[in-house]
Amino acid sequence: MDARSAEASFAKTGCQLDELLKFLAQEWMTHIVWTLAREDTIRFGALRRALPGAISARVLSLRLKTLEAHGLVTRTDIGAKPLHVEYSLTPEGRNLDAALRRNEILSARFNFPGQ
Amino acid sequence: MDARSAEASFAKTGCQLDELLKFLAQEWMTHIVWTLAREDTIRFGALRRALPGAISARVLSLRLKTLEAHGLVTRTDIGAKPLHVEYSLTPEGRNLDAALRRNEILSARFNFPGQ
DNA sequence: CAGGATCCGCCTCGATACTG
DNA sequence: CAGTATCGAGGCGGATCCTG
Repeated sequence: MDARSAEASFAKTGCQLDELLKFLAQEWMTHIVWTLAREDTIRFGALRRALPGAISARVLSLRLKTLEAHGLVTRTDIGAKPLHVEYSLTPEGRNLDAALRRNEILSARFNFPGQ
Repeated sequence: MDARSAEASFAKTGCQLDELLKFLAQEWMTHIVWTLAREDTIRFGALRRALPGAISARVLSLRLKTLEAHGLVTRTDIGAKPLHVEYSLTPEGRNLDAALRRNEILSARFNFPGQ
């Protein structure tokens, strides 16, 4: 691989990392992943209550939808009356969770000060 | 370390990671770090022109200030008439750059789809 | 119960104009 | 040159109301 293609490759992966960062930095995103990782499967309402603080149903729904679109979460419709939907992490989602846990070291490495 | 303190510790570092993510996901932030990493030292205007696309002076100034506040960037005032200020990464800043490069693997690991 | 629709305030960013 | 001040637009998240 010559210098030019290496440069191009770096720029590309750099942008991907940037997208990934913006994706993960969305409000509640990491917490949703972490909470899903603690259960095999969980219902919408239970997930909502399990999250620390108060997330609106609207945002939780949005996040789950994008997580699903990215192949990180599986949505299973169990049945209506009453509605019953289960969410769980895909293997990819579990990889993400594992990576997030590994990267906790990252913040320690920099001694990233919280403000 | 027992289970309870491990749990507490995880919650804490979890939040730190969250803060770090939101910090890095700010518009232009990673690009500024990457660009600074390519130079030993660089002036405000040159840095601005070196960034891909168009960043406003206002935002660049804001980012550099928070980077400095976090100990990742050093600002050196060379002198007035004409104004001359140099920016460079601190050792911590270089660690961050290195970690970002390493973590590019992260996006590959998940095959994170852009959109 | 699991959301969708709507409204609305907040924050952020870009553009513009100005300064030492 | 290296910013700061101000203004306006857009996006995002919360709250509320509504439904199958």
